[in-house]
Amino acid sequence: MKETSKTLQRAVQLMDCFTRETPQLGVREAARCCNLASSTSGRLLASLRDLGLLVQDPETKLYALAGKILSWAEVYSSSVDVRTLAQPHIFDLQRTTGETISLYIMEGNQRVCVERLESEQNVRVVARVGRRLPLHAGSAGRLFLAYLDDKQRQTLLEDIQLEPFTPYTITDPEELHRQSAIIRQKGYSISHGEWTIDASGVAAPIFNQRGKIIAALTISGPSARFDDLHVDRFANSAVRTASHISRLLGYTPPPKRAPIPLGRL
Amino acid sequence: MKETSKTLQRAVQLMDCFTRETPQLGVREAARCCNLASSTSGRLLASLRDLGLLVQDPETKLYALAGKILSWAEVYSSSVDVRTLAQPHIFDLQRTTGETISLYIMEGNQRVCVERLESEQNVRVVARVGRRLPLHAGSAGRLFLAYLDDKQRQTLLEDIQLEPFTPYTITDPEELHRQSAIIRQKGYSISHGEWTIDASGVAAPIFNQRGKIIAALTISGPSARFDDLHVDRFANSAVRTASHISRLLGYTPPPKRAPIPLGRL
DNA sequence: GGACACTGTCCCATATAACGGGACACTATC
DNA sequence: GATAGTGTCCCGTTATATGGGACAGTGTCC
Repeated sequence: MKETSKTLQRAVQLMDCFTRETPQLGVREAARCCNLASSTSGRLLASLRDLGLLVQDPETKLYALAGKILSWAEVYSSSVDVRTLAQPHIFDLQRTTGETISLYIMEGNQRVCVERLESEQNVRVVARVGRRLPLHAGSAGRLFLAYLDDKQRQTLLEDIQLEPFTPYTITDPEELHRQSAIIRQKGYSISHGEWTIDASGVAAPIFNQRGKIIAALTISGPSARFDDLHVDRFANSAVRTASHISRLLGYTPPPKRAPIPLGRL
Repeated sequence: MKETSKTLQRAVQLMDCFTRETPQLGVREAARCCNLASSTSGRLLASLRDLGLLVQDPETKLYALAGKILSWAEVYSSSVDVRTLAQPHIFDLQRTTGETISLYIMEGNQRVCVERLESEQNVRVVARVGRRLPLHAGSAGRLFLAYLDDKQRQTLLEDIQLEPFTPYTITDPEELHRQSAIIRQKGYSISHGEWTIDASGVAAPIFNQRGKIIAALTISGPSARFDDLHVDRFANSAVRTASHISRLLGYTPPPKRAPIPLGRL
């Protein structure tokens, strides 16, 4: 990071302080949250309010996110049409599997959750929309990695830091390359506790018209519920749904090899 | 507007350049869009990229909105739970009426569309989520105005500029006060071309547990389809749906006067 | 009731950070 | 090969953001 605009950086930092847990913040509270002088925080918050990104309660003086956010979100969503296209199928998947379903897309050297429907069970995996996650850990991450061509994967693995999030995170580039080949062959990926300990997931690729992977559909939940039998079932469901969405996007599966090689099935 | 941070102002202006029509922009293209020097635009766009708000295609160098937007949108949405609560009913309304359904909430001295489902007919009203609209024009705007208490409405009408958007826009404060009383009595509001010429709409209030108006549910379409008969039908549907949502929010209608006085019906 | 710990806002001298013109290398089109 | 695009970089100038502190207002606790 050479030189990021300090004002913008602080403004975004302030915007990030507004969470589901603390949707309303005062000037000094936000200042503490970002290690800012209260005058700076006050001035920036007022600016963000004037620009329509925040609203200030005239009584309590507290700030909160404003509706304008939605206009950006709308534009973004319309550019990612997988999202709206996948929505009904995500719903179905959640109902039949009972686990958390998420949709990831690649963004730079990371992946972002763009849609999710959480399991209704008490013990479940929570996924936060908009959060950026690594590519080398988790089923969706490794899936994206697998479908990059060898050269891109090589340079990417050199660029990013292969941080070990859990004892199960694969941090050896060679191993990641090997696993990628296996994933491509099977048509889906599995993770057991790579990113979050005690959480497992399977991910299946969604391709666009040009055959490029544009999204990953994942089923995830506590590892206790992801024994071999269930993983097979979930993988089957994920792959079938994902390839269905791919076809909706205009993707035509290659005629030679079966489009859905399920490995052990 | 005393002093809004220039950097922030320009950054937001740049973010606003990304629309559904032009979801990808280059440095100079964005610069022209905002009357900026290309070096300024380039620097700001790079900053916004580093902060995760934009993504840059490594090939074409073009910028686009990033998934991080969704994380803010999620926080915002979770604070406006009317939205998710109303969603299924909006769907039903759109199906039965065939017109565009929108949900507005008040934000400062304006109203913001937080949800909408457009009519599927060729001639239809389009509503943009996240856009801020005035309170003195349009059915939803005048509805909010009506349910403010007299004092608040008075100060608000003094603060805002009563711009005449069309020949049908009401710009006389006295008349707006009078109309407010009528709207409260009827329980819904009507607009014929006040905000957009040739567009009509009816709006019904959604109340929270404390009986405060928190949202406006509107049915809108081309005036040609909004004759007296249809307006009555639409108003009936809107009021019924809105009061249903109000009840879901914990609102208990006052026992004295009928909760849904439909006037002419 | 008075002291205290908060709050948001305002002011202003200082220094930093944003600015924009222009140079540069690159690409596609004609 | 010429032209009109593009994104990036540099750098001197200036405008802009900064943060400490003062201030008034509010609610709480002793």
